[in-house]
Amino acid sequence: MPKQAPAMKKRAVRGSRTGRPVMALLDLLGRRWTLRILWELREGPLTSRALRTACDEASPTVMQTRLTELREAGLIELLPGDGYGLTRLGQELNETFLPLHRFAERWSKHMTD
Amino acid sequence: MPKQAPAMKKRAVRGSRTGRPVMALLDLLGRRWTLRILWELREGPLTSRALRTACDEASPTVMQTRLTELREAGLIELLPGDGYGLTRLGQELNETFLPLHRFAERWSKHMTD
DNA sequence: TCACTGTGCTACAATTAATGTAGCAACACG
DNA sequence: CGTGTTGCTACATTAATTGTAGCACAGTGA
Repeated sequence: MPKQAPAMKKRAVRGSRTGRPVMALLDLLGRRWTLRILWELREGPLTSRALRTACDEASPTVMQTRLTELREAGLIELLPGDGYGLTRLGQELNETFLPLHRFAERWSKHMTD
Repeated sequence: MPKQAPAMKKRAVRGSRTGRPVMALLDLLGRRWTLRILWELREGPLTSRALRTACDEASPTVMQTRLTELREAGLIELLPGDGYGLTRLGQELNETFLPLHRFAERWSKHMTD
């Protein structure tokens, strides 16, 4: 089953067959730990291990996979001294999710009622 | 390895062990097709089959799983005549993602350069 | 120099999640 | 009655994720 993602070299982005960037983005963000990683980096760079700890000790295998994907997507970068940090583009994306925290509180409240 | 999600009955939300709602939300949204489903419902209700078609013919198994999860999370609901639609809460969440489309365009452009 | 520590990263078997195909019961039409 | 569509499920195959262990490299201090 061939899948393709014209804008990216390898690791075809699932759902990108339509060519619509949103789909590719939604697919990328829909992979396990991806959203969480971006979220945990919101306040500054973290080393890969600190990131793993922050993400409930996610397995290093997926962690590394996600980090590579996010790097290829230009959303994060490896800063030789400080570990992984958001790129400018990644920061922009993260700002989109900022209201998510507030929403989550409201959502949680709605759930417990 | 027992996992728990105090706010929800079954299908414990991964990453919710901290009790922080954002984590639970990020985990829920980080499951395959979840973001996409919410996205596809942005302009109105869709039947389960129409939704499947909209989501690149995702397998009905996951589709149904996600729909159940999202219903339990109070983000979507089954409207007897019109299929699945966003709840008020789901609409709120979706509005959070509205800037995502614009960002995706910028992101895509950044990738192809 | 030599251990010691932390970094980014990988191997690999075991488990879990997703896919693809088929099909069901229920309901609405003709 | 047949035909079509809905929401939903079974089940075997395939892909993704986990958990554990460990590597090579760079720095730090003794």
